[in-house]
Amino acid sequence: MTSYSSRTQEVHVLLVERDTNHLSSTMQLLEFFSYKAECVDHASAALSMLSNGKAQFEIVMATINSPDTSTFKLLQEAVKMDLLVILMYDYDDDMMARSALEQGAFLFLPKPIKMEYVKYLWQHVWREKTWKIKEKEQIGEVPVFNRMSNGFGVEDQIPLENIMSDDDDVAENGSKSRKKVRKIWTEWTQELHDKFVDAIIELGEGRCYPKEILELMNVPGLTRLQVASHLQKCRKGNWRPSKERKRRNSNIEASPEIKATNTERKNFGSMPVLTKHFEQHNLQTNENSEKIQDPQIYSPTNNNVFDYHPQVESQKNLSGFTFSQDNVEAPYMEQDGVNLLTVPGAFMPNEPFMFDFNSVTCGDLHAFDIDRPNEPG
DNA sequence: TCCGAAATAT
DNA sequence: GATATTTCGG
Repeated sequence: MTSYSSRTQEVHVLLVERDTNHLSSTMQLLEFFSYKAECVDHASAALSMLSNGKAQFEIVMATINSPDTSTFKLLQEAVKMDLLVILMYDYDDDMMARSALEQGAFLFLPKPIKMEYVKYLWQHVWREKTWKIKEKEQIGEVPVFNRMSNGFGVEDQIPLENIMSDDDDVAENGSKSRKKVRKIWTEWTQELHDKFVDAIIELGEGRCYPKEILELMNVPGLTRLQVASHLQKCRKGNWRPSKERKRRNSNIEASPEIKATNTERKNFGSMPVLTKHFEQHNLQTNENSEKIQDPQIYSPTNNNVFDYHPQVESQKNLSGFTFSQDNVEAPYMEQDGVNLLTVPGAFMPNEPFMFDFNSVTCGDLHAFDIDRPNEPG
């Protein structure tokens, strides 16, 4: 008969359950296996417990209550804190399951919770802990799925090619053998790049350091080295989003100015030059274009002020920022020769591009969540 | 320790 | 040959 206490007594579980029956049975299970467990009856209570930091937890187990959406908020926060999150449900829901897992839940389990699950939970905590230590030992990189959330119910498979297998024999012969942690080829998608842009804009010229950018981006699994590398590329002005990559002409030499500034001094913390990138399709213009009058204004990020026309369908088409040596540094939009999106004080680019509001974010806030004046309706 | 440029790998 | 990773000097 094995005693579990030696393995579980350092594992702290936060249980969120308001069904008293399930609460008590689960608590009994947890205590039987010697976990340190605490319980609250609402996700919001759990959130404040996590945020006040008085108690440390490794595992969060929460029941999804249909009217209570804060369970998912709890999930997000807990995942950020690297906690193991188990969501429990009364009624199965495929979409919800996918969403939960997509957002980083470890398990999505039916109630009542089974002993077999509780029994071995400590192993997952242990694994995470030891891996973290390993990562710190070597300046190693992270075994995490570094994909971005595509939102509710969207299955974006992680391309197998992205997981580069390597000869990672765990030659544990005491010597400092070069045991490699599996590496992941991180693709800088437009979405990831957008976060990067938000971060550097927030930091500003002279303060763009990889470490700080990484923190602001808040992307699990992304490493400082990767950010540094991307920053390097963007400063040189030859990064393009994947759609644009295969095009010839996309590999442009850095301008003399950029080269000069790069060699003169180190330019620590310098901010890459922002410019637009073009969306080839949807650019055909027709002649019977009309001027749009009295543009509405709202401000999605920082100091930028955008003119927005909800009635203009083409505003739902995309671009984003990219970097190049062009002296263009602002988001802007044009339709039929009329500027719709402008940033005061910015250089005006000389070519039109389309813009997707779905891609505009303001921290965690989605552009479409921002109240806009005079929305038709 | 962190940054940035350059070399290297896929 | 483009892009991500690793190395290396400061």
